[in-house]
Amino acid sequence: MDIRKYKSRDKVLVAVDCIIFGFDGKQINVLLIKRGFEPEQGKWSLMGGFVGKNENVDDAAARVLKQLTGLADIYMEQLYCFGKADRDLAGRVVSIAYSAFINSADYSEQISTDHEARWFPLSKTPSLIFDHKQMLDKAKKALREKVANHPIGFELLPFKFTLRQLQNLYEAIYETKLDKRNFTKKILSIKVLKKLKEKEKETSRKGSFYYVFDRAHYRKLEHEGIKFV
Amino acid sequence: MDIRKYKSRDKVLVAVDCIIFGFDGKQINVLLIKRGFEPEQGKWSLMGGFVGKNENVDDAAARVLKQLTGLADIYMEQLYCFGKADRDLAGRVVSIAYSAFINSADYSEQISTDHEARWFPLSKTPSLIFDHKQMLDKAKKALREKVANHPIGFELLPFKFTLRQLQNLYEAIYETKLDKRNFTKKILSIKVLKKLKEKEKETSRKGSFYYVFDRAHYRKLEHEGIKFV
DNA sequence: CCAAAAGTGTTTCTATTACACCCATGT
DNA sequence: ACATGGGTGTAATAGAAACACTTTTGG
Repeated sequence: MDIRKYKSRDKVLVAVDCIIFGFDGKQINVLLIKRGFEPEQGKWSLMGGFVGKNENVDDAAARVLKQLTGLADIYMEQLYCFGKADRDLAGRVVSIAYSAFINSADYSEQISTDHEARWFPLSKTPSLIFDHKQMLDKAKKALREKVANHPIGFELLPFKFTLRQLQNLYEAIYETKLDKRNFTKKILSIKVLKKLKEKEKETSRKGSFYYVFDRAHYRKLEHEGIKFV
Repeated sequence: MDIRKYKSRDKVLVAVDCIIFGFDGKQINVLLIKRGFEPEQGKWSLMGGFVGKNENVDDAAARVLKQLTGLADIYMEQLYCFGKADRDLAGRVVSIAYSAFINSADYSEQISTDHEARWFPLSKTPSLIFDHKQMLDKAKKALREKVANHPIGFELLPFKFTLRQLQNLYEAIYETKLDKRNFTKKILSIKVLKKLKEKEKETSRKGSFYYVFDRAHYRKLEHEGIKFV
């Protein structure tokens, strides 16, 4: 029984599409780009491109992101493979979607000046080509599920951040309000935040202390299954 | 800026590989097949095959499973896309892995007589071709994460089952012992099991009541985020 | 009557929720 | 002096964990 044969099998185009989430201190944004070629030229789309014959799919995602936005050394995670036969109007393309989390403040000038990419608040995304809306929806759902048990919240924040900023982030992700005291208590009880002596003085007279995520200490606790929310 | 062009892009083979988990009342098993063609002919492998030019990737997975095992109408879920350039010895193949959960008792004769597929206990899997071990490991991890919040445990059990069988299943998945009283209390508190009048009499003199999973009622509660373990 | 598995409650502890006031500071 | 956001504690409740004996019945 020879179900698989390599010769004479159909080859198809394989693409990657990147969903980049950013947080600006207030809301979650997603990075979109004006598509520069047909079909659907001029419409908004995720950052996408084709995988080369001898290129790892993961590497293709990083390369495409770099080419289209200038972003490099971003940790991206595979989200899902979108494989409907008719998903791309121009022919058979299987697309592997990747998502990443960055803090938009650190990167936004670099992106919008050099490239045709733009941040959109999640609540105000334009209509997207092909099945990109579906990809985005899936990524949003995965973000919610992931952020509860993994420290990716910290990817979305600047290196140092206040507890208020962290709380704003969780509130944005879950579209809910949290109690400040309970939130502080819980997040500090995990013991993966280090309080700095320095204060942030922009948003209040009193100023609020900066914290940093203690990656090293987190690694030690990781296997115990930490719940962040 | 024309990063993507459809013509002149590299096309590659796209495959699917299926990880089928089964539970026999005692342990978790995985279905493997003796590979029938080169390279690596005669070695153990997951059920795999190529995606056709006009075939949805999901459909390809179902077709391949049917062809290699006879199993049809099994709910499979996409696990991950394995995209390393050198993962297949015979050439560039991007593989999308799928996994499914069935109760091995219901299917085992059908499978092993008609086809070259065999059940292996998770603890005694032979060495596998290519990156199939990695696929299996990822599937095991996903099973653990998924089973806590989704009612897939019931896919692995026969239609009617005893609380002991259900507990055995969770114990097998998490490789741990659970307290019978606490387990019973918790699982019944979810209110998705219906107790039958009938008793299972094989494993004890006293006999233990059968239960069935109440799918309809589960659908109603689904959105509230049930925790099964 | 005995071996083997089924069935069943209570207590302790831990985690989550609800809730309100004082503090520090720049203007 | 006051407006603004920062920082903090306690009590009530719910959920998880620890723990052991009685019941049934085929042989």
